[in-house]
This record gives sequence, structure tokens and C-alpha cells, in this order.
Amino acid sequence: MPTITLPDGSQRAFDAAVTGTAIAEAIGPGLARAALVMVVDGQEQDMARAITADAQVKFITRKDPAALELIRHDAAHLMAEAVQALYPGTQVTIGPSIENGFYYDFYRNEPFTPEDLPAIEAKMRELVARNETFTREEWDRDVAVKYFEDKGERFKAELIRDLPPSETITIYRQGAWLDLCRGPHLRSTGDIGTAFKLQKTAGAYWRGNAKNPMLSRIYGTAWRDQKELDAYLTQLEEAERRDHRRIGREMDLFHIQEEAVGSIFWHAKGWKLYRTVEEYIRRRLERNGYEEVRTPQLVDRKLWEKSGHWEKYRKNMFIAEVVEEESTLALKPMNCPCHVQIFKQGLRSYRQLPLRMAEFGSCHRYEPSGALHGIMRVRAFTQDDAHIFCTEDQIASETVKFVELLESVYKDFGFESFAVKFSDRPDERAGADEVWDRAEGALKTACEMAGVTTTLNQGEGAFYGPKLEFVLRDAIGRDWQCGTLQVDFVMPERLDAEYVTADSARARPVMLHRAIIGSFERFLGILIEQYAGRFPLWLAPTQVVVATIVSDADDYAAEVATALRVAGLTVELDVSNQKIQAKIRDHSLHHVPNILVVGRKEAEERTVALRRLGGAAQEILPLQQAIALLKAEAMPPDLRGEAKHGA
RNA sequence: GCUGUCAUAGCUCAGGGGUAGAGCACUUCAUUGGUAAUGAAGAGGUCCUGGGUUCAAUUCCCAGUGACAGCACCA
Repeated sequence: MPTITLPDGSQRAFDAAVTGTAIAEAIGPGLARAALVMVVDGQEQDMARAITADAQVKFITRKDPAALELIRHDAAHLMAEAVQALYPGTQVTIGPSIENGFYYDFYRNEPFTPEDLPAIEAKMRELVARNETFTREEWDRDVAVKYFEDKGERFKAELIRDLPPSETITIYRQGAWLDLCRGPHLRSTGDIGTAFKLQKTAGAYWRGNAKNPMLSRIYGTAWRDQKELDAYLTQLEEAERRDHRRIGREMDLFHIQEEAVGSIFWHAKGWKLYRTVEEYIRRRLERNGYEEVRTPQLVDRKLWEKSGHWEKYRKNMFIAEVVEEESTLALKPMNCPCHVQIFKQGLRSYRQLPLRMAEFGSCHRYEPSGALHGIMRVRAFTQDDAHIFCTEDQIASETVKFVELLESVYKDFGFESFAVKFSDRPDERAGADEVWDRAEGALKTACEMAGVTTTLNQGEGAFYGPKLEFVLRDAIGRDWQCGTLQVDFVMPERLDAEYVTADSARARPVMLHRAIIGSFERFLGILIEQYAGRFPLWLAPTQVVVATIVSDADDYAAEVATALRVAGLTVELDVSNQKIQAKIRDHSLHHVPNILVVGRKEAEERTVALRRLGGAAQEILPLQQAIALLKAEAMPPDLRGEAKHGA
């Protein structure tokens, strides 16, 4: 005699166990048609499942955003059936729904290629049209294992064998095809709809382990209706237009070539952008109590052996040897051991802590070739690195200060939101468990004090300590770690850093490794995509172009350009033999934020016609006024308040 | 690193066993014009590198390098 409570609080009593389908029908035919899955006491279940006890029930319809995940999950099953129908002998493995779509990993001697996709997609549409009901069955574990093994599905059999003993083995049928699945599923294949598209093929390791066989993965995207699918595909195209590699070339910011894989050739304009960011960060650090240092590029392997990097990261380091000497040097892959060397010069007092030591540290790491990506993932990079030497008691307050600074910096660059991950101890690590307990505890407390919400990234900490990762998202939806804060009790111990305490004893400082933008290379890549090349004035590599209408205005235009340069703006002069329309178009395509147009009239009246990027209107201003206006607009955000106060 | 795809002018790309094309960009000439393309002419290629097959290879085959996508990696 279950009583069902609906979201509006109303209740319905049934004489016997009742299925979701029956409840929906009892409420009304409209809901019966629309309900895809029910939620029983917070748990999603198939419509056909019977409810035996009192429960809170609601229904998920196509309008519900939760339907997306169901559609994608089912689309993955559908694709697996289609693939096995078209390519007998292909083994199935797993196929989850993911952000924006789904994938399925298959095992097959011949990997799938993009040419295979249209046939598979066509088959899927055929299966949707067939509208097969999804039916759920509970199987005995041994029966299930034997069934899949007999079919030659060794990956599936392995999955079932590895399921925890408490887990009920459920199988879903769709027509003649079946798969192991936890569910729930839509009512039938027809519910999936037709707003899906297979996108690409790729390799992926079985169970995500590089030692396992390579599977063939097919990615697809699926939506509730065609409109959503079209919008998503349009968004993908937009993302491609924003790609920093494309914009970097078009705006003449940088290039990479075969002779220096993973290193950036910064062109004048890109370097201007880089310097603007560097100068900004330098000001922020100096005003937040950091001192800047500079340490060697090439350091003897002995130091890396002491720090532990040699043992763990030897394969990822660039080594330099000299004919004249026995020594082996390594290009530094990180700055912290060098900073400890500075800390160790002379006796340090507790009065000096926290000591915040910053460096725009240029590092080299041999990254696997497949990891390289434009300027986002490179082998030679520069960090806005700093190490805070402090006492254990100071960890929390230093973390809070750091997070405040980081938030303010991200905001100045136009990032209002970012994700924070908490990475705890990895399997392979240095330091005793007791030390890790303290480090993780201190970081957790600090996060609470700073009001930071984190998601746990289990086992992903650095080998010397737990860390926070601050993640920004690029235009293509990929997440990039930029900021970081790592608590380290190990490095000071290994490299023997110490300070004199208030009672004249010796103690180990704690080191906080921290970066806000992370690597300049990566951060600039994200900035380029964030703004699609249309930077705010303070960051724009070319802030103003002075363009002439007639050659009679050339002298005046040169005078205007010089005056702007004296005011500190980055200016280009365009006196080329082109019509003004062509000049406007050219500079607009290169995302120049301001064009000052000068013709005979302006030259005579000592004015300029200011044209904003993307705007149609012009504004005629006296030269001095235009300069003052642009100069104020080009002020970096951290200096704006001061300007107002007359500083 | 692994799997797959790709590599032709500065860029975007077409082509194809018989010494290579378009558009844009570039140079020159004419044009001096008022807010997203003035016109004409010209120059520009080791068709990624090495090997093989062939009378002949940029094209077909093999290897390497690099790029791209995903996976793995990311102190």
C-alpha cells in the first residue's frame, strides 16, 4: 500500500506496488507521455521499476536539464549497439555521458577512423526509429561473467568481475542487444531523439592506464533538440575562432618552429603583452610584501639530488654537460631549491618570517611530445613563482592573504570565476605520514578561513606536499591550472633550511610554493582566448593606430603619434597609400582598440577623429583631450585608484 | 610517450605518376580618398626530410621529423 508524495506535496495512495509509468498515468496523460525517468527519494530510476513502499517521487521530462545526461548515456549505448551491428567482433568496454556529450571505448584490431562515423550515426538513427524498449534485468554475477566471456567480451567480463560484491549486476536490453549497466535508462531508444552527432575518434587506454591496451574511442554530442545541438556546434566554431594559436599568428604575437619545439618565439607585439602582464604582477607582488630575486638557470645535479627532483624527475629534465669538467648540470625545472639557497645565506631569525621570495623564474621541463599545446603547454616557461618561508602557525594567514591577492588579480584580468581543487597525498611521496597529516590539516583550515570552496583531487598532490590548484577555463572549454599553493614541510628538511626561534633554538621553516598566473605562457594563451584578441586597452599590444586620409596630413599624423608615445601609449602610424576604409578594415581585423583618423580638417584644427574598435561612430576631439582620455583608459587596473587620488 | 589524422606560396586551401594553382597577404605603378576591401602589373614553391618502387615521384610505398585531436603525463 505505497503512498506516493509528489513535489507539490500532494499524495496518492496505491493498493499495490506501482510503477513510475502507472503513477504518471494516474496523474495525467501529458505527464505519462513526457516522463522519461522518475526520481524516487532522490534516486533516479527507470519508469518501469515498481515502488513498494511510501516514497517521494518526481519525474524528469525532456524540459528538465537532468534529461541531458540520460539522453547522452543512452546515446552511448545506442552507439555501442550500432557499432557491434556494423563491425562484428568489436568488443565493448565503457561508455559514459560526459560534459556536452558521450563516448564509448571499443576494442578492435583496426581502430575506427572519422570515415566510419557517418555509417555508425546512420545506424544509430535507424535504431532510434525502431524505438526499442529498454528493459532492466538483474543477473547472477557468475552467469553474467560467463555470458560475456562466451561472447568473447573479455573487457566487459573483467568489469563485472571487479564490481564490489555488494553491487547488484544489472543488464539492460534494447531489442536484441544488451549491455551491463547500472542505469537508469530512458523508456526506449526513441526517447533519445535525433539531436546527436558523432564527432571524432581517438585512442584511449583501457582503464586510463598507459600500460594497458589502447582502445578506440568514439566521441559524440547529444542534446534535447536540434536547436540545442545547433547552438552547441556554433559555439564550437566560435571557440575555434578564438584559438590562441590562430590569433597569435594573426596578431603577430608569437610563433613556434621545429628547431625549438615547446619554446616560444615572442614577436614584438606578443612580448609587449607579456611585459605588460609581468609589470602588473611585479607591482602587485611588491605591494604585497614580496621581494624579488633571480637565481641561476644551470645548476649542478648535486642540488637536484638533495632536493629529490633528480630521483623523481630525472627523465623530465634537460641536462647540460661540459667537455672541460666532470660536473653534470641541469636546466632548472623549478625554482624552489634555488630559493632555499638564498634563504640559507646567513642566519635567519623568526622575526624575518614570513619571508616572501618571488622570482619570474624561467624553467625548462621535458614534457612528453603529445602534451604540447600552443603556448599553453610548453617545455620552456616562466612562472610568477614565489616561496613563502613561514612558521606552521603562519600557514593559514598566509594562505588567506594569498587567496585574496589571487582573486583580485584574476578579477583585474577579467576572470570572475574559477575552480579550486584540493590535492592530497599521492602514493609516491616524500615525508612521514604524520607530517602529511599536519600539512593537509593546515591547508584545510586555511581554506575554511579564506572562504574557499574546493573539490577534492584525491592523490594528486606534489610529492612534497598537498596543494591547492586554481583552474581557469579556456574558450574551447578546456580547464587549465594556473594558480597553485603548495604546503611543503619536506624541502626545508632536505635542503636544511632553518631559522632562529624566539628562545634561540633552531627550527625548520615551512615553505609555501605559490603562483597566481602560473606560467606566463599558459596564462597569456588563456587571456588571448578569453578576449578573442580584443584586449582591454591596458593589455592591447597596439593601443592606438594613427591613420591618415590624405598624404597632406602625414606630418601632423606623425606629430600625433609622437605625442601619444610620449604619453606612454603604444602607437602605430599608418601613412600607407590606402583609402581610409581599407585602413580601418585592416586595423579592425587586427583588433586594434582605437584608431585616430586624421585628414586635412584635423590637421588644420589640431584635432583627431577617434574611432573605437567595432563602433561605427567617430568622435572629434582636440588632440590634447584625446591623449588624456586614452592615457586614462590605458591605466592598468591596479593603478587606477591611485590616479584618482592624485598619486 | 601511445592511437589516429595531416604536412603544397607568408596565411587559408585546391590539385595530381610527366617540373604546380586560387584567394588573401607582399612588391611596384597609377590613384589623395572621410570610417570594415581603389585598380593594374609583378614577384613568390627543395610540394616537410631521408630512403624505396618507376623511364619518370610533389603524387605510390617505408622510415624519420613536426603539427592537430584524444589518451597517458604535468614537481
